[in-house]
Amino acid sequence: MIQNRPPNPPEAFFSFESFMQTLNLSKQDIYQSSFDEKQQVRRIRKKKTIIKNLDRIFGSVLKISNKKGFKAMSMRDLSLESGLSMGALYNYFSGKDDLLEMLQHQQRSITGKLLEERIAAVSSPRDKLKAAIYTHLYLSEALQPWFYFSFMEAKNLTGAEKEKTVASERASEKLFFDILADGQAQDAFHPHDPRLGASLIKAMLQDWYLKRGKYATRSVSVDQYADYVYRFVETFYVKAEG
Amino acid sequence: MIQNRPPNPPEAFFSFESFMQTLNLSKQDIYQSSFDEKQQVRRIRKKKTIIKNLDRIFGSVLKISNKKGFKAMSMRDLSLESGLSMGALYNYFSGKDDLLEMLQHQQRSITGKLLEERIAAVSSPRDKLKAAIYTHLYLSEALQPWFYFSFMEAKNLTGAEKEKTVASERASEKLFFDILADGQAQDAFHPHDPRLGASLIKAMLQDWYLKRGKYATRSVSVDQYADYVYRFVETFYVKAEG
DNA sequence: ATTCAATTAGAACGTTCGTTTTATTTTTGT
DNA sequence: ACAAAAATAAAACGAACGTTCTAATTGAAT
Repeated sequence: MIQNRPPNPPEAFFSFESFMQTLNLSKQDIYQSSFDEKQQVRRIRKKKTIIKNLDRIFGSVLKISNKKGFKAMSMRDLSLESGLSMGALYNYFSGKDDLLEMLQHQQRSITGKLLEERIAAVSSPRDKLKAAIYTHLYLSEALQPWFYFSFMEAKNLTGAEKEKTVASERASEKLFFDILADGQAQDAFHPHDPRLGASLIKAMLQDWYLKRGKYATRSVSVDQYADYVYRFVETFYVKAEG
Repeated sequence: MIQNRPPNPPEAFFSFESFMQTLNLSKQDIYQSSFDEKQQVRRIRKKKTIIKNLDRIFGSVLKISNKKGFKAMSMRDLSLESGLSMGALYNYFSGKDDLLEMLQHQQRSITGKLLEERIAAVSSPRDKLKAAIYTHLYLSEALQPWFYFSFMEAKNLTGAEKEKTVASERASEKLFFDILADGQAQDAFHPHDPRLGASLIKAMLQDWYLKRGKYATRSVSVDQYADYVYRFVETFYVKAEG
């Protein structure tokens, strides 16, 4: 009987289906919180109405912007796609710039929270590496339009919001850096430069949401992709057990 | 004396500096050819003037667009940055859409030509893989603003031009696919799926020009990056010699 | 049935945009 | 120095944009 081993990561870590079952809840919470923070506008009082319409608005913005760009999307486009009148739309944001910031903020909140939670749940460098890769891919699969939008429209941000995006990007790269560096410190990983390693891993994860259509055409599932990426990374970094 | 071995790749293949020395010539040729094709407009007769001003225009477009996006760049912005009046500008392209297409066409021509040339110059799968990785990185380093622009503004294209971009993207991925597949057929590479392999390699190469600023901040040279990527890929695919 | 919450269609505003045009001036090659 | 080539500054055009506003209408909860 195997007894004094650290517990294996739970099943949900390495299957997109079970990952999704543990996720669903938190989406609405964040919608609402992001709106509560802006009590300046707040012409809408019912929570249910807020969530329903924010969902319609965000969905429409992502659909239009990810086709032809946020700058090329007019408010008239958005009104048509969302089915809301111009007057109604401006009850939920103060302007086009505000809309952009809300979407970026949304994506940062959800991603940052979930990623750190799930990596903290495992202990060995190897498990952390695997959990980080899988979780990142699952997140970007579940929220692909958000991820794509955030990347492509980041250049339209200004000032404080731009800095937040850069900081968030750095933080998620540091997460991989720390895993690689810890693994080397524990003699579990080969001594390749962890700085460049973290960059390359992120580059491969990024491709999943930037080229989502390509992988869909080829019928590559997120689990297949995750498995391939992890084995690729493992071969280079993780020392053979024994 | 080693005699019956295939020749090693020339020095210029694996040093950015020597790569640049063999490159310089062809840039002006393509500028001019891209303008000759549009004999509809052709209010400018002197080749020297054409090349000089196209260079100014393209440089200015890339500078502005890569900061705030092509859609956000106004023709008045372009006039100011390039130092050319509105009237002068419209002697070199028929409109803003045309300008976008010229830049995309430019990048495709240079890249496609050079990449195929240099890979055909070596023979073994291992050498081809290395040559493809290095050449792609060197090209995207030399033409970073072009590469970045092409990727970020591809969604603004329509119809035939959009298809050309997709086709070019597919062709350059197939190039890596063929190298991996050939390597496996010759029993020189491990039997990992070459389709996904080609995608991941391209993802890592793409990061170099999409995040150019990050690597500059960290003082990572293109040669360091190329070396790291190649060793990463080599570990996973290339069988040990012997 | 009444009240408050929320949405509607559409006009209207000031701005900015891409593009064209003008008459004049500068640059270039010989 | 002369003639052709090219660039100039500035105005003007209609179209599209983000945003605001109005008066009338719908929806939902008590």
